[in-house]
Amino acid sequence: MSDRYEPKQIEPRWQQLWARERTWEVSNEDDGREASYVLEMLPYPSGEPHIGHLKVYSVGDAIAHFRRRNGHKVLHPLGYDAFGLPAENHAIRTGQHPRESTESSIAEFQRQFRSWGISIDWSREFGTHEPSYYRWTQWLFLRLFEAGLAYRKEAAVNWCPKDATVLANEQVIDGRCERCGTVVEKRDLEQWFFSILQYADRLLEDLETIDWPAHVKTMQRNWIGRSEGARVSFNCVALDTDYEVFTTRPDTLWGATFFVMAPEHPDVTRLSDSPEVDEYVRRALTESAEERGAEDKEKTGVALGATVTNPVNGEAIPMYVADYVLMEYGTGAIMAVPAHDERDHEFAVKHGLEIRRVVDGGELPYAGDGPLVDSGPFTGRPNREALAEIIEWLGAEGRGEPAVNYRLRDWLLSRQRYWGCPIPVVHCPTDGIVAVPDDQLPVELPDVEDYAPKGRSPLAAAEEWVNTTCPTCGGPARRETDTMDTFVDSSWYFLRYTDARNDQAPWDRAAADMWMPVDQYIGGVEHAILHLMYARFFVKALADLDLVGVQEPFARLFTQGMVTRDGAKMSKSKGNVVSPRDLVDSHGADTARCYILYVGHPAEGGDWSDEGIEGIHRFLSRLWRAADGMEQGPIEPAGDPSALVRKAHWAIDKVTRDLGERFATHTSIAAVIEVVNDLYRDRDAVDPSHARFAVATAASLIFPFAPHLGSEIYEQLTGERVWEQPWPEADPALLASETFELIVQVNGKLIDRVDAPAGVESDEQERLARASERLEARLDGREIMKTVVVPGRLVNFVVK
RNA sequence: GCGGAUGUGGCGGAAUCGGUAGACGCGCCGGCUUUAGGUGCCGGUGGCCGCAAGGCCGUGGGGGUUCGAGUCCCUCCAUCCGCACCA
Repeated sequence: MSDRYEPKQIEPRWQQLWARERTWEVSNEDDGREASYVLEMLPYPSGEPHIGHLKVYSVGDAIAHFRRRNGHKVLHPLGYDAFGLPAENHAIRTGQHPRESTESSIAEFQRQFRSWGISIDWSREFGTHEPSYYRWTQWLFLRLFEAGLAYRKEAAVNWCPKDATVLANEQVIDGRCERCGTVVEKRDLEQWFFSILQYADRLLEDLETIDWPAHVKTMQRNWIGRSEGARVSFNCVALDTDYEVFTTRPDTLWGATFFVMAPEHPDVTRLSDSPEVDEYVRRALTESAEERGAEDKEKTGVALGATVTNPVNGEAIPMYVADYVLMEYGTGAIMAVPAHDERDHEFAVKHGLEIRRVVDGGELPYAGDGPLVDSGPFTGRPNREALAEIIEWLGAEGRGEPAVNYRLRDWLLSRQRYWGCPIPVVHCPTDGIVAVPDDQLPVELPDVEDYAPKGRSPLAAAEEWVNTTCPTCGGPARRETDTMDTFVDSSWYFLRYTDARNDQAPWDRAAADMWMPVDQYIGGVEHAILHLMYARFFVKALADLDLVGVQEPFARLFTQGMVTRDGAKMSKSKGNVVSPRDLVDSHGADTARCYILYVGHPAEGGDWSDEGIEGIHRFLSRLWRAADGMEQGPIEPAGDPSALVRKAHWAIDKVTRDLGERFATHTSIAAVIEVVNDLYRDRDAVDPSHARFAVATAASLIFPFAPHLGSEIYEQLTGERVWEQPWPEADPALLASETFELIVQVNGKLIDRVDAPAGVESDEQERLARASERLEARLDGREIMKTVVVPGRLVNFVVK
C-alpha cells in the first residue's frame, strides 16, 4: 500500500469485486426483508453522461445504500430511454443508423456508470429500443386500445415544421417546439391519442396520496386546470341553433352584453359571409400560437351581424368573432361579461359595447365577489350563494347544467418519425383499424434508407414492411407508419424492472406487487409535468385493467437541483461544462460524488467550484491517511469513552437523521469531516482503540457517499465488508454530555456562558446564571423584573 | 398578470421545534516542516471602535408579535422557476 490516497488503485478493485460477485443483484423471492424500490429517472443516452447524471446517481445511490444497511431489500435498477429525436437527427446528418449511435452512447454510459461505482442491479438493465422491451410497449398499447383508451381522431394539432412531426400539448413551450425551438403550427391531422382527460379527476385527487414536493403537485394541478361552472345555451335565431358556452361565473349572466366565437369555430363562416369576417378569420388562422398569445396583444375582433338570446333575460346580444377566444378550450364560444372579466372589458371598451355591472364591489372590471345587482330574481343575493341556484334554475328551464372543464388535453402520442416504437395496428380497407395480434408482436422497426421526415413517417417508404395482410380478413392491408411518443416508453419502464427478463408477459404480477410502487423516485424537476403525469396516467389505466395493484407509480419523489458553474447553467456554448469523465480521471469517483453532495442540499442547485472539490479530496485523503498503518482487529473502543468516541457517536446520530429523514447529504458529510478533524487534532493524546473506532465509524458513515474508500478502509480495519454491516447505531448515553454551556442573557442578549451540569434543576440553573460576574457588571444595579429559564439551555434576565 | 420558491461573511452553505447566528468547506492571513516551490500539519478569519479588557452593529429593506426572531405575522424590494387570453 502506498502512503498516498490513490483512488485509481482503490476504485477499480471494488468495482470489479461488485461486478464479479453481483453484489447489488436482488431476487424477486421474498426473504422476509422489507422490499424497497429506489429509482433514478431513466437517462436518455446521448453522447456521454453529464454532471446532472452524476448528481442524480450520487443521491440515489446514497439512499439505496442507506436503506440496504437499514435492513431493506433494495431494488436499484438502471436502463436507457433509447428512442428519440437526437439519435434520429444524427442519423439524418450522417446516415449512421440511430441504433448504432444509440448503442455506442449506451456503451459509454455503461462504462462511466460502472466507473462511478453505483450499486445497480445490472441483471435488470435494458434499453427501450430493444425489441424485447418495445414488444411489451406495443402489447400495453393494445390493451389500452381495447379498453378504448387509445383512439384515433382528426384534430387541430401542434406541428413542428423543423422536426416535421406533431407534438403533444406538453411539448409546446411558449408556442415553440420543446426540442428545437421552432414556432409550431396548427394542422388538422388524424392522430392517435390516449384518453388521459378521462383520468383528470383521479390524477388530481390522488396527488393527496403521494409524498411529492409541493411545487411539483402545484404544477400538476395547474396543468390539469380543473374549473367548475356551467354550460349555458344561447339560442341564435338567425340559424335556429343553440350555442353552448362554458362559464365559471353563471352568476354574472345578467351582465352578458355580447357573445364571442373563436375564429376556428366552424359556424363563423355560416353566420357571416362578409369579406371583413372572412379576412379576419383567415389572418387569425395563419398566425402562430406564439403571435396570437403575445402578452400585450390588442383585443381584435369583428361583428358577425347576428345575435343570440341571453337565456336569463331574453335579451338579444350581438355576436363577434375574436381571436382571444380559443377553439380548444370549452366550446370555442363564450358569453362576454365586460363588467366582470378583464378580457371582455378590454374588448368592450375597444368596440364601444355596453358594460353592465351585476356584482357590487370595486372598480370595473371587477372579478371579486359581492351582492348581485340588476340580476332579476337574484338581485341582492351574495353572488357565490346565488351561483348554484342559478345553475339549478337554468337546468329547470333546459338552458344549462353544471359542468367541469379542464385545461388538460388528451395525450397525442403518434409521431411521424422513424426512431420510435411502431404503433402495432394495420389499416384494412375492409375492417378499418385492426390490432396486430399479440402473438405477432413485436412489430419490428424496419431498416430504411432515408430517415428524413417529409411530412409523413419515414417508415412509409419501407414498402415491403408497410404492405401486409389484415389479421381479421386476410386481405391486403397497410401497417400504421407512425411511431409512438418516447414518453410512452418511459411511462412503464419502472414496471419492467421488476421482472425485466420475462418473455411471456411485460411483468409477473407477483413481482410487480412485491416492488411497486417505487418508494423513492429521484430526478430533475423538468419532468414535473410531462413524464410524471404520463406515468401516473399509465399506472391508473393499468390498474383499471387489473394489470397492476397500485394507483400511483412513485410514492415519494425527490427533485434534485441543477448544478451550475459561475452561477450559470453548464452548457457547451458557454464553455463551462465539467465532464464527469475528467473528474473521475483526476480525482476519482468518490471525490466527485462527495463533492457534488457536499456543495449544498441536493434539492437545491449547487455552484461548481474547482477549488471546492480539492477540499473534499483533501478530506478523503486525510481519512485515508488516518487509517494508514492501522492493523486489522477489533474496533470497540477500550475503557471510558473519550471526547473522540462521543464525537463519533454524535456523527452516527447526525448522519442517520440527516440522510434518512431529509436527504441532507451536505451536512452528513460535514459531520464525518468533523470526526476526522477531531481525530487529527487529538491524535497524539488519544487512545489507539478510540482512534480505530473513529476511523472505522467515519469509513462506515462515508460509505453511502464514497463507497470505494469506505469499503477499503473498513476492510483494512476489520476484514469485513462494510455494505454487509448494519448501519451503525448511536449510543444515546454517549450523545448526552455531562455538562453543557449555559447561556446567560439580559433582555435576550448574550452576556456570558458558564459550565453547568447536564440535567440541572431549574432553580439551580438560575442560581448558576446569577453567579456570573459578567452578569453583575452588566446589570449595574438594575432590578430584575422577570427571569426566563429554558432548562438545559439558557437563563434570560429581563430588566428595567 | 396568476402561482411557487429563494434572499445569511469575500464565496458555497449551516443553524432540523421561537432559545449561543455563521457548523463544514473554499478563499485569505500567520506559524511549523522544507534548500525552495508544492504537499502536509497547527492556529486565526462577519463588520466597526479599542493597545487591551471590552463595547457596538449584524441574517434583502421597513414595521409588528415575544422575555427572546435568520426562524412567526404584515408590508415592500430583488432574483429564480412554473403557467399565462383557459372564459
